[in-house]
Amino acid sequence: MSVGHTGTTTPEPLLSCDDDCGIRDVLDRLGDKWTVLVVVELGAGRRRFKELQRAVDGISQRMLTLTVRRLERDGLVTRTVHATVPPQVDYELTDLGHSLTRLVKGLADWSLAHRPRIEAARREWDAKADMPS
Amino acid sequence: MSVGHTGTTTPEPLLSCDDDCGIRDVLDRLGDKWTVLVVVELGAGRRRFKELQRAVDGISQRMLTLTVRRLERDGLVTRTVHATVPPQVDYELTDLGHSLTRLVKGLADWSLAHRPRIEAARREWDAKADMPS
DNA sequence: CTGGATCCCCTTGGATACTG
DNA sequence: CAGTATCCAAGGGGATCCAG
Repeated sequence: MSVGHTGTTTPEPLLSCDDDCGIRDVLDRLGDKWTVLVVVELGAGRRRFKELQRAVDGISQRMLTLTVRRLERDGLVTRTVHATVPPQVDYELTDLGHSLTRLVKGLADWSLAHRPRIEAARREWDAKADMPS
Repeated sequence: MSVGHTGTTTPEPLLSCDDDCGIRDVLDRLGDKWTVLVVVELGAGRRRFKELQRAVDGISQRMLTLTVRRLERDGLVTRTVHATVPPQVDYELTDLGHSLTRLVKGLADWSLAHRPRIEAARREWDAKADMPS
């Protein structure tokens, strides 16, 4: 069972979940190479398989299939098959999926805001690494 | 430049960054198996190497070292070496690192809030997968 | 205690060919 | 077009030994 969530603003307002608190869970879900990118694209609306593949850029059929299947299994996207002459399949985010989108938005914002500082720190580190003495 | 955040529930004005918008960047940074867990633990305050290893549970020296090095390189944590008889090294989040913590908090919250629904969807899917006809 | 160096396995994921 | 199956290379990450 989880400990109490007092919610007070103590000087240590950490996210105190000693073990995991589900972070591993989310990351297992969208920590791979493609999931987030697919979710983002679907966040803009319904997409066909091929549209997704073109949009994500670099993803293979295989990986797109796997990614989208897993999202469907988790109830994050819906899959609609149209029995047309050239087969057509639409993918769309569920409400759950859309909530994920907002989360991902946070990631993107953070990245945009802090990437410069991170890259600066990185350059500094690398420079220091080359300096002999 | 970022588009306006109208907040309306239109199907279009989401996080429209056609390509990447830095999401891949964040994920490359904390999408691996351990980084987030280490960040969370450090979010609770300064930690020694051994303390981190005990806290994270399952991480090897090697991976802890690599993880913490990368975080240091990116300017997310500081590393302080005390030249004591038994060597002691403290790791601590920088301001940048703390901002990351808040982000991760969002991930954890989302997970806690939606995991039940996801697991339900998953069970449903798996059940359906077993059904022959 | 901290952490570098090796060895090695196993997963992820890319390329390709094939089916409906 | 959508999806599956197979093969295969690269790298993540674990176990272990060694050093400061």
